Amino acid sequence: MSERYQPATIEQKWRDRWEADGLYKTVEDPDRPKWYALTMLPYPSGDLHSGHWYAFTPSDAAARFRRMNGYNVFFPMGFDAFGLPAENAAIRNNIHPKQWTYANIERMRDQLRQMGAMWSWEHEAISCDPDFYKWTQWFFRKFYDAGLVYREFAPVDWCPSCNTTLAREQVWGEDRHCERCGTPVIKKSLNQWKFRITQYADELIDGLDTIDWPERVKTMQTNWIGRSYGAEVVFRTEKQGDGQSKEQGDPIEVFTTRPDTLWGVTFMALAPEHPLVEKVTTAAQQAAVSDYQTQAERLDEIARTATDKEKTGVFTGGYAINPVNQERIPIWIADYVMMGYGTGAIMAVPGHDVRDFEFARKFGLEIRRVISGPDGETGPLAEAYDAKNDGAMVNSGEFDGTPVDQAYDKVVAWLEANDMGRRAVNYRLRDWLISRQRMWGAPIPMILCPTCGIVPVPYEDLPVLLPDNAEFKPTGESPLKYHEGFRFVQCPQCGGKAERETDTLDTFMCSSWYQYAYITPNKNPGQPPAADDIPWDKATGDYWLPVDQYTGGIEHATMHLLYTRFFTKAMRDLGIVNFDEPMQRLFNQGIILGPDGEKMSKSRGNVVNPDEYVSKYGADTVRGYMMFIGPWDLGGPWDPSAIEGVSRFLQRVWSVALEPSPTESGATFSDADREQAADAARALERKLHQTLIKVSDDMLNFRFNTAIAGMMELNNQLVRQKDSPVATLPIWDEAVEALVLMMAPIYPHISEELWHRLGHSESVHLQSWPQADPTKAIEAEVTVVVQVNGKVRDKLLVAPGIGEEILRTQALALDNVRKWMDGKAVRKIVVVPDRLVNIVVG
RNA sequence: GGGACGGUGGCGGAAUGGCAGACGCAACGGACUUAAAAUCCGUCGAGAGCAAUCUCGUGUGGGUUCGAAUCCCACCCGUCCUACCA
Repeated sequence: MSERYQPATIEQKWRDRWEADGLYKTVEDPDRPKWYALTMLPYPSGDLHSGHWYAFTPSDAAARFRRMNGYNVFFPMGFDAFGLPAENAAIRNNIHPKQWTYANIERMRDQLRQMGAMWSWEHEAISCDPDFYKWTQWFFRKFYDAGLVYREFAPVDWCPSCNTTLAREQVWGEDRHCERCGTPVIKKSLNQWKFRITQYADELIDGLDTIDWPERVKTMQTNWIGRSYGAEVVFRTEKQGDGQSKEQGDPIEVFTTRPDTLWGVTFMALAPEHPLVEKVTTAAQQAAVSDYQTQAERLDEIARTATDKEKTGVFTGGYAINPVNQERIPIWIADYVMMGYGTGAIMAVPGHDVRDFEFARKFGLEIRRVISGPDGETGPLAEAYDAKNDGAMVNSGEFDGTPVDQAYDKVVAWLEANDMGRRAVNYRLRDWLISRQRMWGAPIPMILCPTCGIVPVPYEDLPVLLPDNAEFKPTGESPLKYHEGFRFVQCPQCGGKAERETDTLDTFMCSSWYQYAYITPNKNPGQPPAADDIPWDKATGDYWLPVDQYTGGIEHATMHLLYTRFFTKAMRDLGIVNFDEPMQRLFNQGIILGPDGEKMSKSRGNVVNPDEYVSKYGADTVRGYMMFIGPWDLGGPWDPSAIEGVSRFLQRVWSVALEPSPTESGATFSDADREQAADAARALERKLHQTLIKVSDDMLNFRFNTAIAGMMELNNQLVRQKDSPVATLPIWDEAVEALVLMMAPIYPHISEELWHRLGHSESVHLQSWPQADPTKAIEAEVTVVVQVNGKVRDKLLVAPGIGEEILRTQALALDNVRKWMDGKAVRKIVVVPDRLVNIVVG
C-alpha cells in the first residue's frame, strides 16, 4: 500500500527544486512562438488575500497551459508599490513608507511563492525602486518634451480625507466620492500637471476594434470617452444698456448634437461658473445671480444628492441673439449646465429636450415645436419630443419640411457656409490630472524658477530622489514642501534660486508602463536615464512585446486600462514602440466573495484567509477550488465546504495512479475476464480522448471549472475499473499519464510528484500537452432519441454515422413509437444523424 | 433616466436549437468500525403509479420552429456600471 497524498510533504519540496533547477527562468527562443502572459500586479498591502488567489492561480494555469502547448512564455510579477496606504501606515506607526512597503513586499513574495506559480522572479519590478521610477520620471519628461504635458490653474477634484487631488477617473458614483476611500470629493482651484490624453480620444475609441477585449470594457471605455457628433454654434450677446439694440457683443459658443433644432431655441443657459456670466449680468439681476453662484458652489462642496433633480436657475438680465433667425433670447444661469462638458453654455430647446423643457416650464419660458411628430403633428407640445428618426423640421424658415434624417447635414452645411458655426465633435473625456499632494510617489521632475519659469529637470539629473527623511504630515500640501533640502534647488538654466515641484506623480503612471519594465528591470542601475535611451533592452523587448494575454479585474476599466493604452500610443508617437495597443487580449476575472455572498470586508467579518486552507489542504487544492467554483469571469462566494470536493478528487487521483495494479496485488483473471477487458479498454481509450478534446478546449478559453469536471469524469472512470483487468493493460498507464499531464497547469505540485513516481525523471512542466486523437474519441454506439410530435418516446442504440433511411425505418418499428403514433398519418420525419428522429403525426 | 450582464434542483454550476440538471457540495440509505472520523457502494427536480411508464418542470406572458433553458417580442426581479453629457 502506498502512502496517502500529503500535500505538506511534497509542495515545498517541489517549489525548492523548481527554483534550484531554474525551471521557470525566462529565455528568448526564436524557434518557439512567444507568449507574454501578464496579470495585474498587486499593491503590497501586507497580506495576500483570497482575491489574489482568485486572480493569480488561474492566470498561472493558463500560462502553464500555453507553455505545455509549445509557447515560450514570459510570465513576470512585480509590485505597484507607491501609494497612499503606505503613507497612511507611516503616519499611524511612525515608520517611513519605504520601510513599510519593502517589509510588505518581502512578506508577500513568500506568500506568492506558496501558490506554486511559474513567475520569472528574475524579472520582478517594483515601482518605488529608484531604478524604476527614474524611468517613470523619464516618461514624464519625454511627454513634456512632446507637448503632451501642461500645467494649469483650474478647479480640480480634491479628496479631503486623502488630502490630495484626484483624476476625473478616480471620482466615482452619484455622490462623486473618492475611488480609494469613499469620501465625497470637493472642488479646489490649484496649479496641477495634466497629460493631454484627450489628444488621443478618437484613437482610444477606434483602437478598441483592433483588440480582443471583453465587450463590457470596450463599452465602458467608449462611454467614458463619450464622443458625440454635433456642431459648435456661435451666439452673440446683446450689448448692455439698450434693450432694443441688436448689435452684437461677446461670442458665446455652444455645442449641440441637434443643430436642426436651432430655430427652437428660446433661451440660453450658462454654467454658474461660466466666465461670461459677469459680463452679461445686468445691475438689476446682479444680487440674484451672485446668490445663485454661491449656492451652486456650496453644492459642490457639500456631498451632492443628485436624486433631487428639480431644476434651478436665475435670469442674468442679459440677452443673446440667435444667429439663425436674429431672435433675442434671455440668458439664464443654471446648475444643470456643467462647466466641465462642452463649452459650459447651452442653447436651450425646450420643445425637444427634456431638461430644457422642465426648466422652461418651471420658469415660464417659451416652448416651441420645430420638429413635427411621427404622424406629422405640428401643434403645441405637452412634453419634450426627442425626434431622432421620424418627423420633419417646422417653424424653421427655409428648412421647413426637411426630414430629420437629412436635417443635421443640411443645417451644418448651411451654418458653415454662413459662418455661424461648424461641424464639431465633443468628448466627455478630460485630460488626465497626474499631480498628487502626497510624498510616497515619484517626484514630478520639474523646477519652478522665478526667472526662467518652468524648467524641466535635465535627463542627466534624473532621478529626482525621494528623501528618506521627509516628514509625513498630511496638510493638504505635499509633505515634500516641508523638506528644505528637497524643495530648494538651483535653477538648471540660470543657476539662480529656484524651487522643485513638490507634488508627486499619480501611481497610475507607474502602472501605465510596468509591462515594459519587466522586460529588463532596473536597466542601467544607478545611472541617469538618457534622453535617447529606452527603459528596456530593445532587442529583448522586440522579442516579447506586446503583451499577448492580460488578466485582471474589471474595476480598472476606465482607469489603468485606459491610461496604459494612452501611454502606449504616446510612446509609439515618440518612436519608443512600434505597435498601437499594449495588450492584445484581455480577460476580466470576477470577484471572490465571502461565504455569505457579500464582498469580503473586515467590518463584515466575512474575510476568508487563504493561508488557513493552504495549510489544511495544500496549495494545489486551493488552486483547484478557485478554478472549480464556477466560470472565472463570474466570481462568487467562497464556500468552505465545497473545497472538500477538490481535495477528495486529488486523493482519488493519487491512489488510482499509485496503488499497485490488481495482478501485482495478487488478483488473477480468467481468459473470459481478459476478453471482456478488451471492450472496457476501448471504452477507456474513448473516454480519454474525449476528455483530452474537452479539457484542451476549456483550458484555452479559461473555462477551468468545466476542464476540472472533465478530469474528474475521467478519474471516476478509472476509479470504477481500478480492480478490473483493464488496469493491467497499456491503455491504463496511458490514461493515467495523460490525466497527470492535463492536471499539471492547475495542480503543479501533485502532478510533478505523480509524474516522478510514475517513473519519469524530467519535470512534468517540461512535457508537451497530450494530444487528442479525434478518431479514437468516436463513440462505438450512439443513443438516438426517437420523438413523436417532439416528445421523447423511445431510444435507439446505433453505430455512429448510420444512414438516415435506416434510422427512419428502425424508429418507426419501435413498439412505444407505434403506440404513440396511434395509427395517425405521418406528416413529416425529421432526422438528425447520431442525435434524434422526430416523427410528426396528426 | 441610460447601458451591460444575469435569473436552471436544497447550494455552486453544466448544457448556446436536439435526452435539462454534467461535475461537485449538502442531504439521505447502506457497507466497514466497539464507536466516530475517513473511505467505499447507492439514492437524490416535483407529482402519480406495484411496475412498465406517464404528467409537469430552466423568472412571467406571448411568438418563431418538427423541436426552445438556448432564438424573437413584452414584462417582472437581481447585480454591476453610468448619469442634468447639451
